Amino acid sequence: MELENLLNKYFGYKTFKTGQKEVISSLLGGNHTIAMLPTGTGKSLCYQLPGYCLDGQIIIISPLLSLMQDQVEQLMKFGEKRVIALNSFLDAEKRGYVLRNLTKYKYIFVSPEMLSLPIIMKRLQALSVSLFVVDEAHCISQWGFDFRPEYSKLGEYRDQLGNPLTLALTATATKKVREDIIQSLDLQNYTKIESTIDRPNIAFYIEEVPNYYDKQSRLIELVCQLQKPGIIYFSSKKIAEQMASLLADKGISRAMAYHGGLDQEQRILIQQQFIHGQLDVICATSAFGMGVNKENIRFVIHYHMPMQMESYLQEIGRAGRDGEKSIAILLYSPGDEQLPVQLAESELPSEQQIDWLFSYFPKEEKLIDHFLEMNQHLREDGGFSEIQWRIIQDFIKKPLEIYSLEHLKKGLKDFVNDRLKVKKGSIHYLKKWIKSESCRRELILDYFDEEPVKGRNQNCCDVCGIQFEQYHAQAGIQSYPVKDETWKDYLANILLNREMSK
DNA sequence: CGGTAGCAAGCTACCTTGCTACCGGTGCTGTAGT
Repeated sequence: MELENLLNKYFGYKTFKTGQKEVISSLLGGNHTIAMLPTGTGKSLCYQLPGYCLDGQIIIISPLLSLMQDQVEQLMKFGEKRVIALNSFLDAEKRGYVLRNLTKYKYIFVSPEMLSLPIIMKRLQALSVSLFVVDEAHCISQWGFDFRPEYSKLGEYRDQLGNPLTLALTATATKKVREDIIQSLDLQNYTKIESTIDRPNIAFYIEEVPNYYDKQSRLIELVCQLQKPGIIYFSSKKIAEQMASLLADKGISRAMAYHGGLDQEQRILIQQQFIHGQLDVICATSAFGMGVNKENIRFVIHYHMPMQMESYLQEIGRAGRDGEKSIAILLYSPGDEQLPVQLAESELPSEQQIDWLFSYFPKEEKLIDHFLEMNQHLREDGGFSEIQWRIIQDFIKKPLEIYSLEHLKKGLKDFVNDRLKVKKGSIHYLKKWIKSESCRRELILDYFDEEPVKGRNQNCCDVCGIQFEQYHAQAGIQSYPVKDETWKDYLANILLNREMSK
């Protein structure tokens, strides 16, 4: 049957969106495929449709539980009942049932962590997996080295499943990210399908403000002026909260904070309210965004700079999905890069911590494997965070060719230093981009190994020139009345306090 | 790095100033025993 007919039959669409057909054809031709498609172009269809052509199960690796639930619901909506999200939301009874009846399902969603559990893997190995999908595959590169190490083991898991046909999906992939994906998944041959990452309707605007106070007042000013809805990204939960209540209390906008510290219920509620237009502004940390499909976001402001260009691009890419004019604003004040550096450093164990820990290590090789598990108190005593501890545990489990304690210690330190170097490098690159005096868009395209676009659009970036007023809310269109006087009073207060504190 | 909470001293009678220590983002998970 023609692919278009299948599309119509199962999903009710007449035509494919850009890239979808290429990806599906590539897979049906038996090729491992890495697809870089812009957000909002229906990436999920790329594995949903092949389900109707391939025998056997489709396993989809998904980074977030909420994302899995969404996708399960989406498939159900299309009338597909053979769908399951195999995760910790299932209680013991249900999980038992699901595991005993896995063959009844066609689409199985799992987290990388789930795959690492032998019981789960054993059950999955009994299936005949026809397609292994890694959704949001840039997570391999972004998280696999430290934050979520199971992401770097997907190749192993894939091997245990008999190296099935594989699809990696992402919206953002530099050459480096692509290499990490290929290496981690251990793909020998593969087809690459890419489309440009450029989003011509999003203008770039970087503004340098002299200090903290000016940044705060400038942000308030911007939120007042700009056409909403919009997202403001922060690198601190507390500041996001503070700013959200400030904006809401002063009647500037209907704003809420969103971050990983909130419980699941609240997060879902806030996200839904924003999507349905009951909120104008989300003050968020990097926790917000994956799986948020809102068409009409008009601005994304960065109050703090992100840790890497890939994250930045993903975050601003949530604006203007409807193709309408949107703006990405980054507020920079001198020294801002210190916060991400600090975050990067605190994630990894320090040299001192490593030295301290190794002084407790047994000298005998065969004792080392379970040493850390047996001595959990060392984690607390040495002040290791959960992530630091896991990085160490993970490193120690790696087989070394020649064993010696010194060897292991040096290896670990080298690993940590390498990671830190990479992370600092990314932060440095972003700073360079902020400080640069060439076209913002051109530099980003260059970073992603793309040719610069010909024929610059009218509103490109602050360097090329931009008509800022075009992004202002127009009278009458504003979804929520802005009390002009209130914020001016507030601004005056901030400035007054500042004068007094001098 | 740069902000801030918390405390103690300083100055004057209830508030200001100064120091220090600490914090800052992303998420998944079988499992123990009463």
